[in-house]
Formats: sequence, C-alpha cells, structure tokens
Amino acid sequence: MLKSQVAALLDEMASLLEVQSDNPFQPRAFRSAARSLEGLAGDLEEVIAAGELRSISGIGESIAREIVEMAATGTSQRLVELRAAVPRGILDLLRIPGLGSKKVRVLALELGVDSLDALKLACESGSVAKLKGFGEKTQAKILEGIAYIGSVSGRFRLDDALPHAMLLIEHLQRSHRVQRVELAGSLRRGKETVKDVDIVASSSEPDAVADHFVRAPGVITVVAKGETKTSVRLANGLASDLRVVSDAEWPAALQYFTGSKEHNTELRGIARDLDWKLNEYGLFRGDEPLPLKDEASIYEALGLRYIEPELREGLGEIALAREGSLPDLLTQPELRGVVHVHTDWSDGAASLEAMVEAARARGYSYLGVTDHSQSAFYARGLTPDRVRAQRAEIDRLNSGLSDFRIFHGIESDIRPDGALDYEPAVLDIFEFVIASVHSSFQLPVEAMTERLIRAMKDPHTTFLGHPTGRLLLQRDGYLVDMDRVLRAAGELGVAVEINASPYRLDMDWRLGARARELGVRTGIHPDAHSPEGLDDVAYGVRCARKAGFGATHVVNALDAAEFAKFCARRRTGS
DNA sequence: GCCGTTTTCGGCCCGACTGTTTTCAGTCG
Repeated sequence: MLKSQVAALLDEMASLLEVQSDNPFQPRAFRSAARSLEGLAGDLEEVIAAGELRSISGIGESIAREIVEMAATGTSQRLVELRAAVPRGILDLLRIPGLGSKKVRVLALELGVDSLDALKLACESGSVAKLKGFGEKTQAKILEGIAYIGSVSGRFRLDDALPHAMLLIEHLQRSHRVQRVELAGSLRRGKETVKDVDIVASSSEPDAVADHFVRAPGVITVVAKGETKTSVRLANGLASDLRVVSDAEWPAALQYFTGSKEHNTELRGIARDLDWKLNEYGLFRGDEPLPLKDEASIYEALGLRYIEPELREGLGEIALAREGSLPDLLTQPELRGVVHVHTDWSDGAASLEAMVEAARARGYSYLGVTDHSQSAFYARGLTPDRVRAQRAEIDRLNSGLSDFRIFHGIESDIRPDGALDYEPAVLDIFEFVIASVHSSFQLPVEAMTERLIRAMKDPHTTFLGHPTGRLLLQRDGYLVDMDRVLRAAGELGVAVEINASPYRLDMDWRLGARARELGVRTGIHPDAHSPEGLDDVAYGVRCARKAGFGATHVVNALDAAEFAKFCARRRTGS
C-alpha cells in the first residue's frame, strides 16, 4: 500500500474518532500522524522494513501498529470496528459549516440523524431548533450549509480562486484607508486547491475597511462582520475572510494567517522556548511587543532565515531555516523556454505560428511543441506522415526566426505495456519526448509502476508527463508507486514534469523533497492548448516553489542551447 | 494517542465570532 493510501485511512479514523470518542486529542493524534506520513520522504514499505516508523514525529507505538497492519492488509481491525460503529453518512455531516463533532454527536444521539438527507428532514420539521444548544438560526444555517455543500465540493482550484482573490485585493487597495494588504492562508502558500481566500489588511479605521470590503465586486453574502474579521461569500460560492489590524500588528497578523497551522505551532514553540510569546498581534517579551517592520523581522528575531510562504507547511522547513539550508526557490522570470504546448496539428486551438507569437510576446526564447501521438485518436494524434510534415513546417518556421527557436517534440502516449507510441525510427525525428499516460488508468499499482518505468527506459524519453494523471477535485490519479518512479527517473536522467495546468499540478509538490534528493529534474509545463494557456505556467511556478525547486532543478530554465543539449544527451549516451 | 535537556503523567495553541446560554460552549482557522 502507498503512504498516501495509508494516510487517507488514518484521516478517516481521525474523523470517526472525532464523533465517537470523548477525548479530542486522540483524533488529533491520528490526524497529525496522517500528515507526517504524507510528508514522509521515501518508500513506506522500506521504512517499515527498517523498523523506522516510530522515529517519525507523531507516530507512536499504537499508530505504528495500525500503519503496519494497513500497509500489509489494506485496512485494520480497529478501522473496521470504527466504521461499523459509526453510520456511513455521519462523516458527511462534519462537512457542513458550523457543525463540528460535538453537535453532530448530539444530532445523532437525540434525533438519530445519520445522513445529510436525514438532517435536512429534521431541520425542515423544526426538531433541530428544539435541541439544547441549537436554535432557529442554527437550524437555518444547517439547511443553508446542506444546500451549499451540495452545490460545490467545498474546495476550489486555483483558476477558480486566484483571479477572484486578486480582484478583492485590488478593491481593497483602492481604499485610501487601507495601509497594507496581502493575500494570506493556503492561497498565499501556493496550495493546489483552497477552501477560501484569506486577506490581511492594516488600517486605523477597521470599520470603514470592512464596510468597503463587503461592497467588493462579486460579494453576494456577508456571513459575519465583527471588529477585526469579516467573512463574505462570492457568487461562485468561494468564501473570503478579511482581517483588519493596526499597521504595527500587520506583520504578525500576516504571518499568523498565512499559516500553516503546523508551521505556526512550531514557530510559537520557538518563541515559548525563549520565554517570548507569538500570536496574531505580535511577538511579545512579557507584555512588551517587539517592534516588527515586516514578516521577515519575526523570523529574524527567532533566529531563523526568512521562510517563503510556499514552504510553510510544518514539514521540516523551520529546521532548515535554523541551519540556513533552505532551498533557493524558482521565480517565473528565470524560465527561458515554454515546453509542452499543443497546436491545431492535434487538439490545440491555435496554429503553430500563433503559439510561437504568443511565446515570444511573453518573453520566452524557445518553444517546445508537443502535439499528441498516434494512439490519441480523440485528439487527432499525429500519424508518422504528419509527424514528418510537421517537422518540415517547424524547420521552415525556424529558418525565418532570429533569437527564437522551436523545438520539435511529441507528447507520446505510454501504451498499456509501457511502450512509446511510435517505432524508433519515427521517435528519432523528435528532438524530445514527453511520455504520458492517457488510457488504461485502472491497472494495478505494480503494473502501472512498471509501465511508467519501462517508458522512461526508452532512451527517446526526455520527460515523464503528468505522472499520476490526477484531475484536481474531479478524479484521483491512477495508482502508482511514485517513489519507485522517481528513483528510476533519477537513475535514468529523465525529468518529471510539473504539469502546470490548474486542473492537474502533477507531479504533486509533496514529492519535491524526494525528487531533489534523488537528483530528479523537472520542467514547468503549461500543457497549453491555446495562447492564453501559456499563462498557466504561473500555477506551475507556485507548485515548483512549494516543492522546493530552484532554477537549477528546472530544465526550461536552461537557455535554448543548453536545453538542446539536455534533450540530446540520453540518445547520444553523453 | 503522542511526547518529554525541568515531566513516563499531564499536558496537548489560542483568540474571534456566533448563537443561545444570563456567563459560555462550539466551531473555526
């Protein structure tokens, strides 16, 4: 079993324990063990075999036993018992905003509610409002909440969140009462999906700023409005929280509300060890606040290098900041070329010339064209004859270009047996190959892993494309042992792309530390099907930074000549 | 259930907001 699967089971146990157990710390322990497991570098089986589970922070004797059992059998005795004890629909109730484990337990015990449908009926009959601790307003909010989680999954892809967030920020910046304003929360940390948009502003007139905020474009509901916090909901269902603090408090508030919770807990621990106190209002020595110019001064005062928001996940970045060994993170201007682009030769919307123009307009010095290969009938994949015709067209265009170069590549399907999608003689035509899975997603994990590794062993393969095939909020990736895939990529010198499409962001940033450890390089690839699609690179850069990649790890940060060398080196054996 | 350079037992982040409760519990981040 993969560590992500075991982590999901531990998460489920945490939720089940929340509604079942009187001890709130027990579910928290399972939750934190699941996070530790997800962040684990390396292969779970190997960690178990080496007897090193217990050395992972948050995993003690009892949870270690659960993990061993789950890894071997796919479940555990204790999990089976918990599932039997808690009706299936109870966990859905926890997704309703404002309902936590305590209220869910009351609903289950007093009214026998065990599903969203049953709760809806109970609210409509008015019996929920009569319960102790509930009331008319709570009942109405529950009904609203049921409707809400029915209409959206509760999380948003970046392309659904970031543009709206930037509109809110711009709206706030237009108020002369706002001194400083910045995005916070998981959106600032570059997570691949977000639940809401957190914003932190400073002002000496917080009431007026809150009034201004609720009039922002797109706001349809004001959920809460207090002295420092205002919550609204936008037309697309996205929620946004604004905190307004004084300008002196702003650095601490921005740090606090950027999170993550795990990162902040660790940071507060450092403050506590110094007999200081860190909270959203400042860094205090006794009751005396230390003057803070900006966020960086907080880290500096605690004896740490500044930690970029993308790295603040509580996965060891604080230890790195203390030793001064944080990675240098990629910035978008460091990207010299744009690679993994479709044209109207296959399923792209624009011509080769139009994509070249769009890439040049964005300041790139080369374009890696990769239409689909012949098996991708649905996408008008290129037959060998059309491959040769496209090459002739690219040569013609290149001869007329100065200071810009088109590289002829292909996004080759990986066939179910792991073979690439053309004979070697055809593959020889391409300057580089991105090998991707587009079919037969249902293979067992072992077969899928072998399939990817076989594709990477072909010396034509330059990049592995979207390695898990996930579509965020729509479909999980196929089952594949990414640790073995990354090891093979490192040994073979195949780069693993970060597919920058906001639907994918695949490979996942959580694999970054392991990839770097294994010497695996990446490419930030927009998988663009139109000129505007090239701008998705920005999402990929966020993901790469979160993964800890710097320009030296990123193939398309090379200039055109170096990129050509990188593509050629596996075939020439150099 | 986990953890410990004061602890193997007794903590486990803590402050804001809401609603219902007349002094506070539950939820959230």
